Amino acid sequence: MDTETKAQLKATLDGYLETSRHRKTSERYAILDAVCEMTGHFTIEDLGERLLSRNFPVSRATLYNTISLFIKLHIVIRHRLPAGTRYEICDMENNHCHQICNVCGKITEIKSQIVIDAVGAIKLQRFRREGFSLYIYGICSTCMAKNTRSKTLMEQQKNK
Amino acid sequence: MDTETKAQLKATLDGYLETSRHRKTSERYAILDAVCEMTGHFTIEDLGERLLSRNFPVSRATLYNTISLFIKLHIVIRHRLPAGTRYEICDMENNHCHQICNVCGKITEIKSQIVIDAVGAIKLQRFRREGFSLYIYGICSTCMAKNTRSKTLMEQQKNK
DNA sequence: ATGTATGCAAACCATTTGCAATGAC
DNA sequence: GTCATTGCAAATGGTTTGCATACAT
Repeated sequence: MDTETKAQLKATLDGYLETSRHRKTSERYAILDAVCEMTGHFTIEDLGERLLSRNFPVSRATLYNTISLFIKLHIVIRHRLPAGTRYEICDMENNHCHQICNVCGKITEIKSQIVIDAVGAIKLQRFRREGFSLYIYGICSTCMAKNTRSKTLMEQQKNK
Repeated sequence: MDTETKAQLKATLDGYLETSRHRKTSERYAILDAVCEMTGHFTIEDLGERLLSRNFPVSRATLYNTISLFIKLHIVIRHRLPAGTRYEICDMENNHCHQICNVCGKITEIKSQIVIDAVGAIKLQRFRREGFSLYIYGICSTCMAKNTRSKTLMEQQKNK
């Protein structure tokens, strides 16, 4: 992530903590740093491990509290996927398109201005939008080639 | 649900159980009936209660097993929403658009041909689509009116 | 008769909570 | 000094599992 974006996120956090009179703890800033280092989707565990490797261990309770705060501040977004909960840094528009394989669970991020425009064109009655998530489900080529008797993601997870 | 759709779903289940040589248990058909009676989103608990009220109690283990089977057969779809896991009968196209309030969690189903077309227009490399889910997040008018200091959904859940 | 499906209770795992100790203000 | 925040360990809640029993074939 570029320095400017990082500075913006830090400013968002600073601003919130100041105006809401909450405390500027080292944990909150360390977690923000770690979040900025993550690329793509990550779990709470990933985040904890990253912090540990930077010699700044943080308890799970604090990780959950802080990530919830970041969600409120639109610093990160939460995805509840078939494979479990994943977090991701919010991009500017807050719009996320994903392609998900029902067999192996592989997730590919998609950029589509057509969809962004189409969703923007939907008329919503008395509703202030804050963003959207699109998940396209199907089967990726790798799994299509491998599995003649295709196992579902569900069954795979069961067997692991 | 109309009788014809119901018969189709039953035929899907019959066909699968016969060809895969699995058993046609009364539980599986009772659960299918109950699923057909549900309108909109429902939880596993909703389903269990519905069956109980019809004097056909089914264990949670069987409910989970059977709903997983139904997902595999595309009889139902699973949504993992901020408020928890919800199930829904699969419609023909398997495409689902939802508007979700970040404050109260209220979910409104949306029909949008524009979005269906737009998602259909996305070029995916080597990927066989099976359907999509779209979630538009924001704040509904009721919550906008109520909350000047708007509580997040997260905080509300915490406080209950 | 065979072995799959069910029910029960225990196990599991991610997330949340209660409470004492810490530390930002 | 005050009270929000943290860490820890226990609790929670939804989902899964192991195993003995029931039952569809």
